[in-house]
Amino acid sequence: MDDDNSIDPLSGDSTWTLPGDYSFFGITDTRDNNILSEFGWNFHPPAPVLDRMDSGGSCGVPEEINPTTSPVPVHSQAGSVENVRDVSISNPLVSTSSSEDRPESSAASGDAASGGQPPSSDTGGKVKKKGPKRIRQQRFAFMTKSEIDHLEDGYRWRKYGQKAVKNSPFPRSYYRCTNSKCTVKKRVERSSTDPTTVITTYEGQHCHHTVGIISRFSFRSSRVAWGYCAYNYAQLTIYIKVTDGRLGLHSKLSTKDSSILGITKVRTFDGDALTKKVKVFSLLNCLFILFFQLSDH
DNA sequence: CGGTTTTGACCAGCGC
DNA sequence: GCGCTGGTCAAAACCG
Repeated sequence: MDDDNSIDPLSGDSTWTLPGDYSFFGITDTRDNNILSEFGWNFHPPAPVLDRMDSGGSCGVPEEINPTTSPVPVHSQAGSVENVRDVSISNPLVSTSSSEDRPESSAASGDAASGGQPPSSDTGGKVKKKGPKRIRQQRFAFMTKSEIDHLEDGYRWRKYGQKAVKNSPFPRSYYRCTNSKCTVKKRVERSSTDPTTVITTYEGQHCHHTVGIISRFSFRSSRVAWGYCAYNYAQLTIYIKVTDGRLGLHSKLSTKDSSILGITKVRTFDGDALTKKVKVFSLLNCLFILFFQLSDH
Protein backbone atom coordinates (compact mmCIF):
# COMPACT_ATOMS: atom_id res chain seq x y z
CA MET A 1 0.00 0.00 0.00
CA ASP A 2 2.94 2.23 -0.01
CA ASP A 3 2.12 3.70 -3.23
CA ASP A 4 4.84 5.83 -4.58
CA ASN A 5 2.45 8.29 -6.02
CA SER A 6 -0.08 8.42 -3.33
CA ILE A 7 -0.56 12.10 -3.68
CA ASP A 8 -1.19 14.27 -6.51
CA PRO A 9 1.20 17.03 -5.68
CA LEU A 10 -0.33 19.24 -8.23
CA SER A 11 -3.71 18.95 -6.85
CA GLY A 12 -4.81 22.14 -5.43
CA ASP A 13 -8.21 20.87 -6.07
CA SER A 14 -10.18 20.34 -2.99
CA THR A 15 -12.05 17.55 -4.56
CA TRP A 16 -10.93 14.28 -3.25
CA THR A 17 -10.56 11.79 -5.95
CA LEU A 18 -10.87 8.15 -5.38
CA PRO A 19 -7.90 5.92 -5.67
CA GLY A 20 -6.60 5.17 -9.02
CA ASP A 21 -7.65 1.65 -9.55
CA TYR A 22 -11.37 1.71 -9.61
CA SER A 23 -11.66 -1.93 -10.21
CA PHE A 24 -11.64 -2.51 -6.53
CA PHE A 25 -14.78 -0.55 -6.27
CA GLY A 26 -16.30 -2.90 -8.67
CA ILE A 27 -17.17 0.00 -10.83
CA THR A 28 -16.43 -1.61 -14.04
CA ASP A 29 -19.29 -0.76 -16.19
CA THR A 30 -21.20 2.27 -17.20
CA ARG A 31 -24.22 1.03 -15.43
CA ASP A 32 -22.52 1.28 -12.14
CA ASN A 33 -21.25 4.67 -12.96
CA ASN A 34 -24.68 5.76 -13.88
CA ILE A 35 -26.02 4.63 -10.60
CA LEU A 36 -23.32 6.41 -8.72
CA SER A 37 -23.67 9.55 -10.67
CA GLU A 38 -27.35 9.42 -10.00
CA PHE A 39 -26.47 9.97 -6.41
CA GLY A 40 -24.03 12.63 -7.24
CA TRP A 41 -21.00 10.44 -6.86
CA ASN A 42 -18.78 10.97 -9.78
CA PHE A 43 -15.77 8.83 -10.02
CA HIS A 44 -13.05 10.70 -11.69
CA PRO A 45 -10.60 9.15 -14.01
CA PRO A 46 -7.96 7.28 -12.17
CA ALA A 47 -5.81 9.57 -10.18
CA PRO A 48 -3.30 8.44 -7.67
CA VAL A 49 -4.38 9.44 -4.31
CA LEU A 50 -4.23 7.80 -0.98
CA ASP A 51 -3.11 4.37 -0.57
CA ARG A 52 -1.93 3.85 2.89
CA MET A 53 -4.74 4.19 5.26
CA ASP A 54 -3.01 3.12 8.35
CA SER A 55 -2.13 6.40 9.84
CA GLY A 56 -4.70 5.80 12.50
CA GLY A 57 -5.28 8.98 14.35
CA SER A 58 -5.54 8.68 18.01
CA CYS A 59 -8.07 10.07 20.28
CA GLY A 60 -7.88 13.75 20.51
CA VAL A 61 -4.46 13.89 19.05
CA PRO A 62 -4.51 15.68 15.80
CA GLU A 63 -2.73 13.78 13.22
CA GLU A 64 0.08 15.29 11.34
CA ILE A 65 -0.40 15.07 7.71
CA ASN A 66 2.22 12.86 6.34
CA PRO A 67 2.67 13.34 2.67
CA THR A 68 3.39 9.74 2.23
CA THR A 69 0.32 8.57 3.96
CA SER A 70 -2.16 11.23 3.29
CA PRO A 71 -4.54 11.76 0.52
CA VAL A 72 -4.80 14.95 -1.31
CA PRO A 73 -4.08 17.85 0.91
CA VAL A 74 -6.84 20.29 0.86
CA HIS A 75 -6.06 23.86 0.38
CA SER A 76 -7.95 26.31 2.33
CA GLN A 77 -9.29 29.44 0.88
CA ALA A 78 -6.33 31.21 2.23
CA GLY A 79 -4.14 28.91 0.32
CA SER A 80 -2.62 27.05 3.17
CA VAL A 81 -2.68 23.35 3.21
CA GLU A 82 -4.89 22.12 5.90
CA ASN A 83 -4.64 19.00 7.81
CA VAL A 84 -7.69 17.58 6.26
CA ARG A 85 -8.45 14.30 4.82
CA ASP A 86 -11.58 15.05 3.05
CA VAL A 87 -13.01 12.31 1.07
CA SER A 88 -15.36 14.11 -1.08
CA ILE A 89 -16.71 11.92 -3.69
CA SER A 90 -16.79 14.63 -6.19
CA ASN A 91 -19.01 16.87 -4.35
CA PRO A 92 -19.29 20.08 -2.52
CA LEU A 93 -18.43 18.29 0.61
CA VAL A 94 -15.01 19.64 0.87
CA SER A 95 -15.71 22.91 2.38
CA THR A 96 -12.61 23.69 4.25
CA SER A 97 -13.22 26.91 5.95
CA SER A 98 -10.68 27.32 8.58
CA SER A 99 -12.94 28.92 11.02
CA GLU A 100 -12.52 26.11 13.43
CA ASP A 101 -8.95 26.84 14.07
CA ARG A 102 -9.21 27.43 17.67
CA PRO A 103 -8.72 25.37 20.73
CA GLU A 104 -11.54 23.17 21.56
CA SER A 105 -12.05 23.77 25.17
CA SER A 106 -10.79 27.24 25.57
CA ALA A 107 -12.79 28.42 22.68
CA ALA A 108 -15.75 29.58 24.53
CA SER A 109 -16.20 31.93 27.29
CA GLY A 110 -17.12 30.34 30.50
CA ASP A 111 -20.63 31.55 30.46
CA ALA A 112 -21.02 32.56 26.93
CA ALA A 113 -24.71 32.47 26.66
CA SER A 114 -27.63 31.04 28.33
CA GLY A 115 -30.38 30.39 25.95
CA GLY A 116 -32.84 33.15 25.93
CA GLN A 117 -31.14 35.19 28.50
CA PRO A 118 -29.73 38.53 27.63
CA PRO A 119 -26.00 38.51 27.52
CA SER A 120 -24.15 40.33 30.15
CA SER A 121 -23.55 43.27 27.99
CA ASP A 122 -20.04 43.94 29.08
CA THR A 123 -17.69 41.52 27.53
CA GLY A 124 -15.14 42.23 30.12
CA GLY A 125 -15.80 39.17 32.16
CA LYS A 126 -16.07 36.81 29.29
CA VAL A 127 -12.97 37.18 27.31
CA LYS A 128 -12.10 33.99 25.60
CA LYS A 129 -8.60 32.82 25.93
CA LYS A 130 -6.83 32.65 22.71
CA GLY A 131 -5.02 29.39 22.84
CA PRO A 132 -2.93 27.67 20.25
CA LYS A 133 -4.48 27.21 16.92
CA ARG A 134 -6.51 24.14 16.73
CA ILE A 135 -5.19 21.68 14.26
CA ARG A 136 -7.98 20.28 12.26
CA GLN A 137 -8.10 16.58 12.25
CA GLN A 138 -8.69 14.53 9.24
CA ARG A 139 -12.13 14.80 7.84
CA PHE A 140 -14.26 12.59 5.77
CA ALA A 141 -17.39 13.67 4.06
CA PHE A 142 -19.89 11.81 2.03
CA MET A 143 -23.46 11.92 0.98
CA THR A 144 -26.25 9.52 1.63
CA LYS A 145 -29.67 9.30 0.21
CA SER A 146 -31.82 9.13 3.22
CA GLU A 147 -34.94 10.47 4.75
CA ILE A 148 -33.21 10.30 8.06
CA ASP A 149 -30.86 13.08 8.87
CA HIS A 150 -28.78 11.46 11.50
CA LEU A 151 -27.81 8.08 10.22
CA GLU A 152 -26.76 5.51 12.69
CA ASP A 153 -23.18 4.50 12.34
CA GLY A 154 -22.63 2.42 15.37
CA TYR A 155 -21.36 5.20 17.54
CA ARG A 156 -23.16 7.35 20.02
CA TRP A 157 -23.31 11.03 19.34
CA ARG A 158 -24.29 14.02 21.31
CA LYS A 159 -25.62 17.00 19.54
CA TYR A 160 -23.97 20.19 20.61
CA GLY A 161 -25.15 22.70 18.13
CA GLN A 162 -27.28 23.54 15.20
CA LYS A 163 -26.89 26.32 12.75
CA ALA A 164 -28.87 27.64 9.89
CA VAL A 165 -27.01 27.17 6.67
CA LYS A 166 -26.74 30.01 4.27
CA ASN A 167 -28.80 29.53 1.15
CA SER A 168 -30.30 26.40 2.51
CA PRO A 169 -33.59 25.80 4.24
CA PHE A 170 -32.04 22.97 6.16
CA PRO A 171 -30.02 23.48 9.30
CA ARG A 172 -26.67 21.92 10.00
CA SER A 173 -26.28 19.88 13.11
CA TYR A 174 -23.10 19.36 15.04
CA TYR A 175 -22.43 16.18 16.92
CA ARG A 176 -19.68 14.98 19.16
CA CYS A 177 -18.86 11.43 20.08
CA THR A 178 -20.15 10.67 23.54
CA ASN A 179 -17.05 8.77 24.45
CA SER A 180 -15.25 11.08 26.80
CA LYS A 181 -11.86 10.18 25.40
CA CYS A 182 -12.92 10.54 21.85
CA THR A 183 -12.90 13.87 20.11
CA VAL A 184 -14.49 12.83 16.90
CA LYS A 185 -17.12 15.17 15.60
CA LYS A 186 -19.49 15.11 12.79
CA ARG A 187 -21.65 17.53 10.94
CA VAL A 188 -24.88 16.58 9.39
CA GLU A 189 -26.75 18.65 6.92
CA ARG A 190 -29.17 18.13 4.14
CA SER A 191 -28.25 19.19 0.69
CA SER A 192 -30.08 22.27 -0.40
CA THR A 193 -29.93 21.19 -4.00
CA ASP A 194 -31.12 17.71 -3.33
CA PRO A 195 -33.13 17.54 -0.13
CA THR A 196 -33.13 13.78 -0.28
CA THR A 197 -29.42 13.75 0.28
CA VAL A 198 -27.78 13.98 3.64
CA ILE A 199 -24.24 15.24 3.83
CA THR A 200 -22.26 13.86 6.70
CA THR A 201 -18.81 15.04 7.59
CA TYR A 202 -16.68 13.24 10.12
CA GLU A 203 -13.68 14.80 11.70
CA GLY A 204 -11.14 12.70 13.47
CA GLN A 205 -11.03 9.04 14.13
CA HIS A 206 -12.57 7.05 16.88
CA CYS A 207 -10.30 5.39 19.36
CA HIS A 208 -12.85 2.94 20.54
CA HIS A 209 -15.21 0.42 19.23
CA THR A 210 -18.71 1.01 18.21
CA VAL A 211 -21.44 0.44 20.66
CA GLY A 212 -23.52 -1.61 18.41
CA ILE A 213 -23.83 -3.04 14.99
CA ILE A 214 -26.17 -0.79 13.30
CA SER A 215 -26.31 0.58 9.89
CA ARG A 216 -29.19 2.14 8.24
CA PHE A 217 -29.93 2.24 4.61
CA SER A 218 -32.43 4.10 2.68
CA PHE A 219 -34.46 2.67 -0.06
CA ARG A 220 -35.80 4.18 -3.14
CA SER A 221 -38.55 3.15 -5.39
CA SER A 222 -35.99 2.50 -8.04
CA ARG A 223 -34.92 -0.42 -5.95
CA VAL A 224 -31.59 1.05 -5.37
CA ALA A 225 -30.67 1.09 -1.78
CA TRP A 226 -27.60 2.41 -0.25
CA GLY A 227 -26.20 3.66 2.93
CA TYR A 228 -23.13 3.59 4.97
CA CYS A 229 -21.60 2.34 8.11
CA ALA A 230 -18.47 3.22 9.93
CA TYR A 231 -16.73 0.70 12.04
CA ASN A 232 -13.49 0.32 13.78
CA TYR A 233 -13.47 -3.37 13.59
CA ALA A 234 -11.04 -5.19 11.44
CA GLN A 235 -13.77 -7.66 11.00
CA LEU A 236 -16.86 -6.12 9.67
CA THR A 237 -20.16 -7.84 9.82
CA ILE A 238 -23.03 -6.20 8.16
CA TYR A 239 -26.58 -7.15 8.42
CA ILE A 240 -28.73 -6.02 5.60
CA LYS A 241 -32.41 -6.32 5.75
CA VAL A 242 -34.17 -5.70 2.54
CA THR A 243 -37.85 -5.29 2.46
CA ASP A 244 -39.67 -4.00 -0.49
CA GLY A 245 -43.22 -5.08 -0.11
CA ARG A 246 -43.14 -8.25 -2.03
CA LEU A 247 -39.97 -9.63 -0.72
CA GLY A 248 -38.30 -9.65 2.57
CA LEU A 249 -34.74 -10.73 2.74
CA HIS A 250 -32.38 -10.82 5.58
CA SER A 251 -28.86 -11.46 4.68
CA LYS A 252 -25.57 -11.33 6.40
CA LEU A 253 -22.33 -10.29 4.97
CA SER A 254 -19.04 -10.69 6.56
CA THR A 255 -15.96 -9.06 5.30
CA LYS A 256 -12.62 -9.80 6.74
CA ASP A 257 -10.11 -7.12 7.25
CA SER A 258 -11.37 -4.82 4.64
CA SER A 259 -9.61 -2.02 6.34
CA ILE A 260 -6.89 -2.25 3.83
CA LEU A 261 -7.68 -0.02 1.01
CA GLY A 262 -7.87 -1.83 -2.18
CA ILE A 263 -9.69 -4.83 -1.00
CA THR A 264 -13.19 -4.94 -2.13
CA LYS A 265 -15.69 -7.54 -1.41
CA VAL A 266 -18.11 -7.97 -4.15
CA ARG A 267 -20.63 -10.61 -3.78
CA THR A 268 -23.40 -11.40 -6.05
CA PHE A 269 -26.00 -13.85 -5.16
CA ASP A 270 -29.56 -14.48 -5.92
CA GLY A 271 -32.40 -14.60 -3.56
CA ASP A 272 -35.87 -15.26 -4.65
CA ALA A 273 -36.66 -12.77 -7.30
CA LEU A 274 -33.94 -10.40 -6.37
CA THR A 275 -30.41 -10.11 -7.36
CA LYS A 276 -28.35 -8.43 -4.77
CA LYS A 277 -25.11 -6.91 -5.64
CA VAL A 278 -23.11 -5.77 -2.72
CA LYS A 279 -20.02 -3.73 -2.73
CA VAL A 280 -17.99 -2.80 0.24
CA PHE A 281 -15.69 0.10 -0.07
CA SER A 282 -12.95 0.90 2.30
CA LEU A 283 -12.01 4.49 2.01
CA LEU A 284 -10.31 5.04 5.28
CA ASN A 285 -8.88 2.60 7.65
CA CYS A 286 -11.93 2.70 9.76
CA LEU A 287 -14.62 3.56 7.37
CA PHE A 288 -16.57 1.40 5.10
CA ILE A 289 -19.07 2.53 2.63
CA LEU A 290 -21.62 0.21 1.30
CA PHE A 291 -23.32 0.43 -1.94
CA PHE A 292 -25.65 -2.17 -3.11
CA GLN A 293 -28.09 -2.33 -5.86
CA LEU A 294 -31.27 -4.22 -6.09
CA SER A 295 -32.55 -5.25 -9.40
CA ASP A 296 -35.46 -7.31 -10.52
CA HIS A 297 -35.01 -10.93 -11.40
C1' DC B 1 -31.89 11.97 37.97
C1' DG B 2 -28.70 11.70 34.38
C1' DG B 3 -28.11 12.14 29.64
C1' DT B 4 -29.52 14.50 25.47
C1' DT B 5 -31.48 18.22 22.75
C1' DT B 6 -32.63 22.97 22.00
C1' DT B 7 -31.33 27.49 21.27
C1' DG B 8 -29.49 32.16 21.75
C1' DA B 9 -25.10 34.16 22.29
C1' DC B 10 -20.25 34.48 21.64
C1' DC B 11 -16.01 34.28 19.03
C1' DA B 12 -12.70 33.77 15.16
C1' DG B 13 -11.78 33.91 10.42
C1' DC B 14 -12.55 35.76 6.07
C1' DG B 15 -13.98 38.90 2.39
C1' DC B 16 -14.95 43.41 1.05
C1' DG C 1 -12.77 48.15 10.25
C1' DC C 2 -17.05 46.05 9.52
C1' DG C 3 -20.25 42.60 8.49
C1' DC C 4 -21.10 37.91 7.53
C1' DT C 5 -20.64 33.13 8.46
C1' DG C 6 -19.30 28.88 10.66
C1' DG C 7 -18.36 26.62 14.86
C1' DT C 8 -18.96 26.20 19.69
C1' DC C 9 -20.64 26.99 24.34
C1' DA C 10 -23.76 26.37 27.99
C1' DA C 11 -28.18 27.13 30.45
C1' DA C 12 -32.61 25.52 30.10
C1' DA C 13 -35.76 22.26 28.53
C1' DC C 14 -36.77 17.76 27.53
C1' DC C 15 -36.95 12.77 27.99
C1' DG C 16 -36.60 7.96 29.50
